[in-house]
Amino acid sequence: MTLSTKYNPAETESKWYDYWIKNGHFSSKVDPEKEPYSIVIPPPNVTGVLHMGHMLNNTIQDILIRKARMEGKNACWVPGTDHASIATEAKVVAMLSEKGIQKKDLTREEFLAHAWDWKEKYGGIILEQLKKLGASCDWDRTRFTMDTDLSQAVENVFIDLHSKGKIYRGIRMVNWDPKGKTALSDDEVIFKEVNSNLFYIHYKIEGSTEQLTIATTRPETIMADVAICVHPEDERFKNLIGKKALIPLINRPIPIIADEYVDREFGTGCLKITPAHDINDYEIGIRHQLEVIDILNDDGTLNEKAQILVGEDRFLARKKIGKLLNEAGQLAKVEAYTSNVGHSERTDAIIEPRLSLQWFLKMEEITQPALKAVMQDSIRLFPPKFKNMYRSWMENVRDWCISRQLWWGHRIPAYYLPNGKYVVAKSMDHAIQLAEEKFGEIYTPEDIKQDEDVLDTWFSSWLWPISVFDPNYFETGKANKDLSYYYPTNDLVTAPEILFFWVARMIIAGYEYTGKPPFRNVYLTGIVRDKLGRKMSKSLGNSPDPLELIKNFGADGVRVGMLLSSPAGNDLPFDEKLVEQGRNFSNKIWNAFRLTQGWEIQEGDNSENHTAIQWFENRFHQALAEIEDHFEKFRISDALMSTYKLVWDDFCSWYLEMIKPPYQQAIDQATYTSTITFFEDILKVLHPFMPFLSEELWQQIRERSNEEALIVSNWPKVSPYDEKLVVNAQHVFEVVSQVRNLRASKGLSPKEPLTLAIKTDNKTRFIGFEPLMKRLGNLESLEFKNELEDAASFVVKADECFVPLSTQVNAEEEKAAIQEEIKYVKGFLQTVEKKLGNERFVNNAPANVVEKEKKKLSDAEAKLKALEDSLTKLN
RNA sequence: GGGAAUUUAGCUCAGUUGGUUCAGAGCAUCUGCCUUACAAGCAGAGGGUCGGGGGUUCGAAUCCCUCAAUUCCCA
Repeated sequence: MTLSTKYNPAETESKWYDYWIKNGHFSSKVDPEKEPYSIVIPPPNVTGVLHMGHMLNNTIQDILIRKARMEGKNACWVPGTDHASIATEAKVVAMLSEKGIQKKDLTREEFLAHAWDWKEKYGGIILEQLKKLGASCDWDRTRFTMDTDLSQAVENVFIDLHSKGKIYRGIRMVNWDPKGKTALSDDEVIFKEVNSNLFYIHYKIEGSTEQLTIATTRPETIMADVAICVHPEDERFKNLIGKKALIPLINRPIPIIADEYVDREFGTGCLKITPAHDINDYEIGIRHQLEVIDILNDDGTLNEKAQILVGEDRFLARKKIGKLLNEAGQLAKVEAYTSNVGHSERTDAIIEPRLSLQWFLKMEEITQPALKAVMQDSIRLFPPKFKNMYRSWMENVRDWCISRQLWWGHRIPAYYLPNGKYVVAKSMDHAIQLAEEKFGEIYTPEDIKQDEDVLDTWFSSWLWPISVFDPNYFETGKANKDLSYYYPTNDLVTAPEILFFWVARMIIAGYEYTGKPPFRNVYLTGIVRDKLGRKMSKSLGNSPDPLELIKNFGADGVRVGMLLSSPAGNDLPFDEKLVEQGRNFSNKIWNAFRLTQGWEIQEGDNSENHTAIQWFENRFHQALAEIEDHFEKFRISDALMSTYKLVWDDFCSWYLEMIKPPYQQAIDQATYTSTITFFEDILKVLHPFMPFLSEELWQQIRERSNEEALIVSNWPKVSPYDEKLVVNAQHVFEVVSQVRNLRASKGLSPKEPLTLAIKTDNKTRFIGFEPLMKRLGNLESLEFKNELEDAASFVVKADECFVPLSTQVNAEEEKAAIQEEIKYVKGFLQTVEKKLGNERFVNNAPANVVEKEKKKLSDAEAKLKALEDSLTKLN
């Protein structure tokens, strides 16, 4: 068999993915004999295509699920997609309008038919792309938030919470998007600095020649004014309180009131009160029992209550009213002003605060268990720094506006009756029945109108960890087999941006409906950014195409690259260099494998290799313990780095070089067997990170049955390791490195054999390593001596090493180098001596710390002596 | 305006309750090598007074105060 010098991922990847699918390795069924391990995917939007954030997020999930699978757990990763109400509806509207179809010309049913077509066509793209990444989801379990049974779950929850009195309908100030014609939650509003104007407007005082001046950025709303407000202690205006001012242009009288809310320093100290169009004014209005005059239509144009400029858009009206005021002599001045203005996250329209009838969920009580769960670590956040943020949000939570003025989504199951009342019911029939029970009236479906609005998307995804397993649970109240087995799920991997939108709400729903958390651990990934630190986004066009990356660097390479620089919760500044490094790592492993496959095997057991074999076995377990520890703490990139170094440095650079037979010589059977065993262990540890390459090599080592596939093999168990052996090897490697260094600094060829003599008082640490050292350092002889030699020298710990050179040693240079090192050691000794000479240190510091300092002292003294000996020898 | 996080080598980050040889890793850089597994590689080297200042302590990257910069959340 000949293998290419480069690993070619393209063919292996589809081959093994198909193989895993075909043999059902991703699928999970309830098995009480096995410990379950489950993850639910954060369902990507049906509108989206795979981006770098998904790559990172799903790579991590796949790593966790593959490791759990190998650990013998019943690993279940449930995939699915989210209907993304606002985003999808916007997409479909745009798509239709390109075809010349306007949403307003369609019936609800017609529009939804288009939306479903669109979803069928594009909704599964991301999931297909995830397969290229190697995601080992149980695809048979794929769910969509608008599947019939999942939709029923949402309805049931709405009905249930309504009956518990937690859902109510009320007039509230909402963030209105006049372009999308929908209410937005606070979290969907983005504040941006905007250049605007501050208009100073004179209001006449009724029955007087006096006037007052207010300052406002929104002169077009003066027709909705219901009062002028001043600070109660503001001497300038005390005399005006109780009088009436006349709104310019329309001359409607409004009272002048006093409220401490007014900032005397800002503007003129007089504030116009417009409760329908400003949240603060609205609250003042409630305090002073003022009426509410709403002069805006839902598309942002002025209505007839404005009396003037009716039908004009709010921004056009602003310009025009400035002119009108000026002509009327009531515009004092206009100043440039920058203010923070809310914009719709989706349509970028400027948000209009608006009074509106909306559905709300009361949050105060329902959030309590969810707050406690995270504070008491029943649910752990990684990294824990997010606990603070979580707490402050949960403690200051406001009622959740759950209705959206859209069609794509779960329609609110509220039915309005001709008598002005409503019932909440599962269906029209049920609504008619309820209406009869409640009001004694008989209605037909023509009399009754279902609420036109749909529910906030998060109102369905908050049920996700429950509904993917048992959507009927909200109907029956009894968990089916899947739910009782897989729930609570183990880990959730998601972005911190949706900690509140989604994670917190899942926790709320989890406790409300099951009394249990939806998951045990939440791993928060960073945001993938470009080199300039900008968030990767389609509009900026700064995101590489993930599929293109996979094509160029291999899925394994991309997975490794993504992870190399992504500690939990920290942003990941993406650089193609990282993916390149991942690809190089794949290639390194591939070539290590080529080496072992090129060997001819001969019966026997070369005892010279025993120490190398023993060392690697121990080193492997030391590294494995480290790796497990990292996984335990969700330090996935550290776990990868430990694996990387184990493979590249320890296995390839040291172990393979130690046991590698000289060119065209055979390897002994015993060494070969051990080496292949090590290779298999390494492939196991690599598998979660690099599933394709590892399975490929695993299967090349020998034929395996389906049950023997790497994906379902046993994760290695940590066993105790001989620390002394590992430390001795480190010492030996240091000596070898110094010999190589000497060669490099003296310009000697690696091919030229050298001799090495070591003066040591701990010869035992070298036992077994001599032949290996000869090979690694290209030494023709290695001796242990007590006397000094006339040779180039170096000191490792307290061991003095001599390498006689054919060329003349430059005594002056050598001396200078040694003196430099002596200076360094002396300096170090001083600090240690000072420490030990300090009575307070010796008395106060723990005994083991003092011991360590003493050890440092003796080690440094020994080294100093060795160095001084070398120096004397040179003199 | 309120709150939080971050600031360690050129870059990206570790550094667990202050104490294991006067700070670690990967990448990048520099030097020498196409040495029959790998130039997507091998061998070696250099690089930081831990954002500034002050304090607590026998001892501070680590704790406290203060200033600065960056980022995020909330208003």
